[in-house]
Amino acid sequence: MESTPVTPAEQLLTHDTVDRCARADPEHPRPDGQDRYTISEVAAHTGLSAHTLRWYERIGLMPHVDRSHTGQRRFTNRDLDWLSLVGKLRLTGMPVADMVRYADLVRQGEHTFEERQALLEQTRRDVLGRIAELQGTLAVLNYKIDFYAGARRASERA
Amino acid sequence: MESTPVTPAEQLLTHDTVDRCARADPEHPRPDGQDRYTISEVAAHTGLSAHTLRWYERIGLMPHVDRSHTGQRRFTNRDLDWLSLVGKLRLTGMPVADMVRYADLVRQGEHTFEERQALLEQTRRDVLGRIAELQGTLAVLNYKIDFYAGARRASERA
DNA sequence: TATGACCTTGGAGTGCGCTCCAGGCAAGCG
DNA sequence: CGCTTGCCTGGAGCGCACTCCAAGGTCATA
Repeated sequence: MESTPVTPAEQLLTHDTVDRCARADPEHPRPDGQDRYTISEVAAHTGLSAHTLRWYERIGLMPHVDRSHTGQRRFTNRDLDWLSLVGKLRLTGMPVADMVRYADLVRQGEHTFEERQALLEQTRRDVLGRIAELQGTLAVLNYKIDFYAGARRASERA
Repeated sequence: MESTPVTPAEQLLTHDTVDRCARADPEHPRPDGQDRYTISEVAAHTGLSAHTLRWYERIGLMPHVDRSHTGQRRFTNRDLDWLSLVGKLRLTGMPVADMVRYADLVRQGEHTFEERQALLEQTRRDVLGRIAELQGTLAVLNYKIDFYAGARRASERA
């Protein structure tokens, strides 16, 4: 991960500081400047369907995406960074409505830092709770798997 | 019906060995023998709605529940045990269809131990993967929360 | 015995997160 | 030029896991 001093790549992310963290593992297909991806390229890169990418834009989960002269979407490296963050938030189980809220806050600028932080802190609490839940289920799964394994070994010996 | 040695409480669970693990933390409202709960008692105890309990039965996720002479459901401690297991499996994120499959295997008897074990082992793999995913998201959340906290401290100093 | 809370059923409705469709435009190729 | 491929849009449809409704029967208390 990164500390406060920023790498040259990160400094290009002028849209909002919020985008930076996605640069933890950038690995963009093309260098900044030649970064104009079609929707199917982005779909392949992110694993999301083109449908889903269009839908994300419709519901306000993507900042409005550049268009070619004929109106086709052209995604940038920054869009990829944003989608990477969205992917992480999606993995947390955060509802799409909350991600949209977060996107709104980002659009509104730096005076929303506090609310953004609160939103992410709530999400972190949710994640920690979910991990604890899952670890509780592991205890049961382990117990029952052991039971079945033991019962099957016993019946083979019989 | 059972093979391996069990505690007295566990010996009452004649329906299937699979119910045992739920007895890890029994704490039933009433002792066995006086265990005839109405649907709303079970709803209060489990946190599931009465609607959901009826629906579970309809789709085959509950063994058929006892009825009073007038046709009202009367749940037993064993039903509570089963619901406790179902609750754990639900927390794992296992799809309801898979839980129904597991319930079918339980109904079919001991010759399905192998498949039950395989189902639970797959579930355990899923859970471990999910925990890893969530821990990955924690790294991002921590990074961004720290960023916002730092930015706000900096602006307060300014 | 009357009132009101609780229970029954089959089936319809809801909210979420996509997923797909129809109809049409635009670019590349033989 | 025609064909294929890829993209566009608004809106409909889907799968999941509930959630609720209507219409009626039952139970406990006064």
